[in-house]
Amino acid sequence: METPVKPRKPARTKSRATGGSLSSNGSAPELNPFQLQAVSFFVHAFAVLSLPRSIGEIYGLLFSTEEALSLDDIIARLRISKGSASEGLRWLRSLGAVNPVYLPGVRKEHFTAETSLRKLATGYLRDRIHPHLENGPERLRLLEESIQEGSPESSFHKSRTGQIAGWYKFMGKVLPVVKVLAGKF
Amino acid sequence: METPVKPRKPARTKSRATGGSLSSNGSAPELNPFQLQAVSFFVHAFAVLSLPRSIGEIYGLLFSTEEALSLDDIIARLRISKGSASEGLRWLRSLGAVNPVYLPGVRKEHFTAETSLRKLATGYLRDRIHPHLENGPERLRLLEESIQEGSPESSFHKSRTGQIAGWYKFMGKVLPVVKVLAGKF
DNA sequence: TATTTTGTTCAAAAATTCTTGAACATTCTG
DNA sequence: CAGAATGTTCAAGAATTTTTGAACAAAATA
Repeated sequence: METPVKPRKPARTKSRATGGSLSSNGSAPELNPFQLQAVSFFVHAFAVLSLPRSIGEIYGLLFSTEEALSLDDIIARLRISKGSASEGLRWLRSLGAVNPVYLPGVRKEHFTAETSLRKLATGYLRDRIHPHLENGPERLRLLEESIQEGSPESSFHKSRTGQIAGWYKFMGKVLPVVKVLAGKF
Repeated sequence: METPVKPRKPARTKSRATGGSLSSNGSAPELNPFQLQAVSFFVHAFAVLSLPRSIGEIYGLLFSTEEALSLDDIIARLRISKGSASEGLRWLRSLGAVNPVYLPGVRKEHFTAETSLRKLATGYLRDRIHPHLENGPERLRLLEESIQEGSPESSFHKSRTGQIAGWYKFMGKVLPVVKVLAGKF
C-alpha cells in the first residue's frame, strides 16, 4: 500500500568474479550522473503505481540513454538479473513504453524509451484499466441480482447500485478526456 | 504488480470457542447477499489501486449497509482482526471515504461510507497523488543539476528534462479537470 | 479513583510479490 | 547440422507488505 522506495540492497549477485569492488572495470559500465538521477526518478514515479522497482530502473535507464540498449546492456548497467530484465522489458513493451530499434547487422534486440505521453497513457489505460472496466457490466449485474426484491433494504440497495453505475459512467467520460489532453503534451 | 485477488483463507482466527462451524450463531452476524457481493466488488476495485484487501472489505461492507457500523461490528461481520480494522478505518477516514456518525447515547464510534465521487476523488488525489507531485520541482532540479554542461549528451539530457517538465504540466492540467468532472457524478 | 469500555500501536507471523539464476527454447552462424 | 548467441520461463529464495493479537493508552463510568 505504501511506497517509500528503499535503496536497493547493493550487489545481490551470489558471487562476483572480481573481489567486491564496484568501481568501473570494463565489464561493469557506470551510469552517468544524469542516468543515476533518472533511474531514481522513475523508480519513485513507478512506485506511485505500485510497480516493481526493476521496471522503474529499466525505464529510467532507457529514458536517460540516447542510444538503444540491449537486454545485456541493461543487465550490465543496472546489475539486475536476466529474469528481471526480461520480465520488466516484456511488461514495458506490452504497454508500449519501450520501442524496439532496428540496427543493421546486430542480432540482439535493442530498445529506446517511448516518451510520448499520449502513447504511455494509452498503453497504461489499455493494459491496466480497461480490462477492469470491461468487467463492469457483469459485476453490476451480479450486484443487482443479489438484491432481495421486496426486502426492506431493497430500495437502499438499488440506490447503491445506481451509485456504482454512475461511477462507471464517470470513467467512460473522464478517460477519453485524459487521452485527448495527453495528446497535447 | 498484478492484482488477481485470491479468496481470503477462511477463518484465520487461531481458535474458535465453538467447534469449527461457521454458521450463524448469534455472535457471528452473516452478511446478506448484497453485502457479500459489494465486499467482493470493492476488494477487486481497490486491488486495481494495489490497496490491501482489508480496506476493500471494510469499504464494501459500509457501502452496502444502511446503518452506521462500529469497529466491533466490522470485526464481527468481516472476521478480520482488530488491528486490520483499526488501520483500514484510519486509512479510509484520512481519505474521507468514511464518515463518522453521531449516535446519541452511544459511545462507540460509528461509520458510514462516503459515496460522493467528488469527495472520494479529491481525497485520493490529496492523500496519494499530490504529495508526489509536490516533490516534482525538487526532483526536476536534481535532474537538471546532474546534466554535465558542455558534454556531448547535454543537449539530449536537456530535451529529456523538458519532457518531464511537460508531464508535470499535464498533471497540473488534467487533475483539475478530473475533479470538476467527478463533481458532476 | 478503580474499573470498564473503546480504540491504537507495533512486534511477530503469515501471505504475497519480486528477484534470481539456471534450465530450456529459439534463432542465427559457420 | 553442430555450436553459439540470444531470449524466455519458472521454481526457489529474498524482500516486502499485510494481518494478527496482545499490550498499551485514553476516555467514560461507577
